[in-house]
Amino acid sequence: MTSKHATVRDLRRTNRATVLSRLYFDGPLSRFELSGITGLSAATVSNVTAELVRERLVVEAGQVESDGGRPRVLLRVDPGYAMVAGVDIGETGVKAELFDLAMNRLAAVDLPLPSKRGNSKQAEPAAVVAQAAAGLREVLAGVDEDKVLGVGVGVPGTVEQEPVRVHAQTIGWHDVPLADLLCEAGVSVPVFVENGAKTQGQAEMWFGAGRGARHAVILLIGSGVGASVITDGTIYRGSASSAGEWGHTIIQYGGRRCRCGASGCLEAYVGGEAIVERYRAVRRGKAVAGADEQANLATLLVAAEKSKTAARVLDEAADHLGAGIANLVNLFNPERIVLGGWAGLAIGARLLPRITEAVRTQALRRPFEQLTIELGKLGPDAVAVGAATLPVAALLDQRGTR
Amino acid sequence: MTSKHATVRDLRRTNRATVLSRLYFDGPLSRFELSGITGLSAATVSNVTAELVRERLVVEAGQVESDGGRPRVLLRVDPGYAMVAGVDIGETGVKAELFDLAMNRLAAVDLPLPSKRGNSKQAEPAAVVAQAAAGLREVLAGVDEDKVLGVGVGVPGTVEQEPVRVHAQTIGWHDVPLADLLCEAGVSVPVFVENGAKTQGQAEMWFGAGRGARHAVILLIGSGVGASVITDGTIYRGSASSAGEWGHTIIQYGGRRCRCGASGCLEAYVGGEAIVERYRAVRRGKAVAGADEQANLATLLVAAEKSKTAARVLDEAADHLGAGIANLVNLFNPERIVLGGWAGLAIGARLLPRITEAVRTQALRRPFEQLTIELGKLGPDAVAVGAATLPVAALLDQRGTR
DNA sequence: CGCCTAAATTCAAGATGTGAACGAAAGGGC
DNA sequence: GCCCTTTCGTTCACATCTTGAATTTAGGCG
Repeated sequence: MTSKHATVRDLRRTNRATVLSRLYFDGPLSRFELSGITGLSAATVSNVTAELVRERLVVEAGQVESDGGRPRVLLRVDPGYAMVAGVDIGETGVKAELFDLAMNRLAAVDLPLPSKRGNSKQAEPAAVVAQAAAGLREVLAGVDEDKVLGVGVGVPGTVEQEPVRVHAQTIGWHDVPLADLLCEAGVSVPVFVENGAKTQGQAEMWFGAGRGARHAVILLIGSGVGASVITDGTIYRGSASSAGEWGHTIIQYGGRRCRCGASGCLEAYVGGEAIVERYRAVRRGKAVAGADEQANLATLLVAAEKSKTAARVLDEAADHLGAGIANLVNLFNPERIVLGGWAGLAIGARLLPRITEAVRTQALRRPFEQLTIELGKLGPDAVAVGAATLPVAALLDQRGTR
Repeated sequence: MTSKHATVRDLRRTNRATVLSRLYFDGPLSRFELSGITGLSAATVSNVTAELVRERLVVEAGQVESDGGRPRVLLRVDPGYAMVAGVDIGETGVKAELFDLAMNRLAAVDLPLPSKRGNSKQAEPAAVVAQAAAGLREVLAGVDEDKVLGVGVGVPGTVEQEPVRVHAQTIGWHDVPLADLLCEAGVSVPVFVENGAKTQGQAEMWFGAGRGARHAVILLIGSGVGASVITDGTIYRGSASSAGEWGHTIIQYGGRRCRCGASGCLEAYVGGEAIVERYRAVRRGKAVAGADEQANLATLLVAAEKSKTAARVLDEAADHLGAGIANLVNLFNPERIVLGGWAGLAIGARLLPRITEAVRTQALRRPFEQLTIELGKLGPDAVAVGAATLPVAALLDQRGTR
């Protein structure tokens, strides 16, 4: 309803949440600094922090002398207060990781998915759920469940919330109640599910190349292509959480067929799978036979040093990517664009200047000037890290609402 | 800074603002109904409305008997409390209108701009400012200025706020301090400036085809192409207010040259000017000589009844428009898309089914199913109406902050 | 005229943020 | 060693706000 505040108690919740968030993101801070940053009076900060300390969520962390006067006592969120798990469901495998509140990795496990290449559907929900539950059991082995805030899951498809329903047109998932399925498979901590591009985006925003930006777009270029749009600090979801499907925007009307059914989608030009495919087609089968796309793309990148054909394929991909990014620039006017995903990172490492130049020529001048384009800092684990931030996010803005 | 509430006084402001907004948008309401809608207690509603009535912003508006008990007294914002002006700066003319608070049109005037077709720049800022000021003088003649809340101006370019700077790549405006210029030209009421597509969008959201939607995109297809993206009820501006430049997104990589300098922009395929141009090219000069684009497009639409060539040009435009809309659907996942602008309304009246079908085949299935596509309800005056809503919007959320 | 119902207002209670006063913890000068 | 200064943190009286309950108001109906 009028979700905003009405009662004087909501005020307290809001203030608790902002203090807690500030402490979480801006590291150890003294009460004095908190007062300046949050705009709250010193009295209120004292009040709120006392509560948080009493609940053991926040702990003292040393002192800082302040020329002459009483030293400031630093406060920070206790990393050991709780743990969170993150699961990255990819098209070929499942990754499960365990973190403390400060996102230090405590455990990790990688499980393959049965590849039924013969079968049209790549991964049955049941098989995926089984592997995810197995992975979680492994990283949570010997851990007190009361200490686990929850588990976040990043999936390659759009996720509707309340109730959680996963749709992934490209791998044949429709209306999959993933959270419920995981519960039934024995996962007994709270489950949060979100699109993988969005979890990766949150990870880069919180800890990676997106830090400090209020408007940004984090790109996920793997086999497929996705994006996470951050508007004024929060992930944009649209009316049914499926916003940000950048990979299936059309940049070449009537162009190459895409696995989504339409023609000329960006994904058909710049997705890792598409690029490798393209190289294969251009060379008429004379190359890259292996099944591992990541290895194939690496081979292609090396080949481009000498082969003009290979270089041309990559340049073409970079130019099309530039067009796709230019569209984002014109539509969203972000201050930063971050290139992530295994294919994005691989291509970007070598071709970022060309990509940037392609954006410059195809975007409007003004918004381009207000933009920086960077590579992701968290590598391919970002999806799992971001998934694990979901329970943390819930903690940060619910603290007090419970 | 932490713009959100901190003190218990801000709470009052917020509640005043929500009550006032509710009264403004949802017409006459009783205190009892207000209590239900806003979630506030009856006591608070009584309190807040008493204040608003005392300030003459809200007045009683009749009664409604409620089976048996004390009848409810209806309250509404007093349309006569103040007036607002709206100016629509187009590429060929300036429109100025005066409204009361309920957006009843009290006066209107249309002034042409000196067309320097020979000159490369279409409209010097100075000439535009002079005409706008003249128009305002005319509609404000004999009006008590204290009663005028302010004037909103819709311009065909992006508008950076604080300080106001207008950039319009297509008509050669760079860094134009329009608000200041209007002040210097003798406009003595508060001036608000915003992109025309955005003001049109706000008008359709408040009073037209967008009512009730929280996520929507309002398209403005005139000579050029623009859009206003509404995310969760508010216009999306991006980091420097230039978000929503949909017309210059690329849908045909390497395609037709656009006046913005890039190739394959949507505007080069579906803008009113582009369509007429296209028809002229296809017929090799055999047609449409007049200078008035609107008349030319009308002619084309009639010709399409019989001429296959004309029909083909229009169908092609509709299909490309479908691709452009599909991109919006995939990126923003809106619940509604509204087609506006003189060209959009003209084409849509005849081709909406074809456009919708084109969207269906090119967008992802799920977000398409959650979408409706409609024509704008306010006609070509929407830009001016929306401009006039800017001071009203300021009133609605500042009431109490002042 | 009195009774009944429902809306609107009043009132006391509970919760919160704030500024000012107060207390605490250092360093520096003598 | 003592006192002063500086700066951070806490306490407390106060003003403001929302709320639920009690009370008042305004009509309909018998």
